[in-house]
Amino acid sequence: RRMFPTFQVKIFGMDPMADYMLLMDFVPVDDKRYRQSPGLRLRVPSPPGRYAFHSSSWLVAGKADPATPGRVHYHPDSPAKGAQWMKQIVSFDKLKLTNNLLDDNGHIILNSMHRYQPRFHVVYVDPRKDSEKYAEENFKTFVFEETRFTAVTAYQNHRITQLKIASNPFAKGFRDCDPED
Amino acid sequence: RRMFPTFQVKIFGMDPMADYMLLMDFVPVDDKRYRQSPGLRLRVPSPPGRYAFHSSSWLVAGKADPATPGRVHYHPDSPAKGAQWMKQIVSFDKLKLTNNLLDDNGHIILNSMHRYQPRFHVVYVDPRKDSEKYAEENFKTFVFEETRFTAVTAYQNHRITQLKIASNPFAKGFRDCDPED
DNA sequence: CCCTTTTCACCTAGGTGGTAAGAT
DNA sequence: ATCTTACCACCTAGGTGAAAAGGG
Repeated sequence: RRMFPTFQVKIFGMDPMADYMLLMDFVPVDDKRYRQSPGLRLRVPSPPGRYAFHSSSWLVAGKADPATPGRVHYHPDSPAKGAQWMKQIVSFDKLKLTNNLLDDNGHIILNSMHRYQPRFHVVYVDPRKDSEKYAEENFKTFVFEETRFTAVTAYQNHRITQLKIASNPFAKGFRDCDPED
Repeated sequence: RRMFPTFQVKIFGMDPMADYMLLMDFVPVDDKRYRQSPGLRLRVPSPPGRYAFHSSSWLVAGKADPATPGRVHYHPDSPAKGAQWMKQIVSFDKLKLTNNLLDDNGHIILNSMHRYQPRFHVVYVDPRKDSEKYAEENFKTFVFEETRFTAVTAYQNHRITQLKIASNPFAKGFRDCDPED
């Protein structure tokens, strides 16, 4: 599924006439696997056997599962001129996440119940013939720690669910109050 | 609205490594305005005052209206390498037509009840600094006379309506028979 | 018990011709 | 009488969380 909220950046300082590729990838924050904290779960009235999913914190459940294929997502407008990228906010809203190791849609593969750090990369398309030699200097990575998250197959916290219902237009069918709240 | 059926071309003979822009425009076939032929109209049972729109031929109704702004539609993948364009059929399915002279969506403006000839243009993106000098030779136009049509605001021929209902996926709601027919 | 998968109603977004009302 | 406009139900295409079913 799509990552939501969407990763968005405002870019400054590019050469307006040069070509750039913009891409994202995801690296593990640690080598741990997480699980719900049953003791802190906020139970809601529900039929027996129904899953409550209202825990409010994470517990370490052991060592991380084997790493997933380290895929990369190119912004679909790549390559484009610096002027184009800087003109407005760049939005990675087409980026999709999956836990399916056999995925062949080119989606980013993550382990559920693991923590990830999104990374944003800018690659300058070097017009020189021997551009491979300059790969290192033509490449810049940006990390925003506030974008870290735990991958899940089902929401573990009711406030996250409510936040997404309130802010994602496609979830409008589940709203029962003003999205401004 | 979109032009349907869509103008599609298969391209051969480009330089696979060179950049090209692909575009379309529309030129009047003649300087005439057309109208329905009441004598040949195939009336269907309908309440009095309801419009029948089943004429089977066109009559000249006089001289053409003033020409519309001669807009151009660039294929949204432009510019792209020759290899990319030749890889598969190029489809102009995003091209939209309007009769609104004040249109500011960049759509192609046509006069209703006038005949038009779609044209397809290929522009080689010349990497030389003085490329303007070679504009003439870097430009090639293709005309397929079988794609001529009369612009309308409402269909004038029931067989056209049926053909579109049968072949356009978005008109599936009006189908009452097999689209294969 | 805890997590994952599948299916579903309900949305967004936008492309159809039908139809009634409007314009000339 | 002829053509145009505005609106509509009905599609395509695909993104939501809920809920039920499945798995270890």
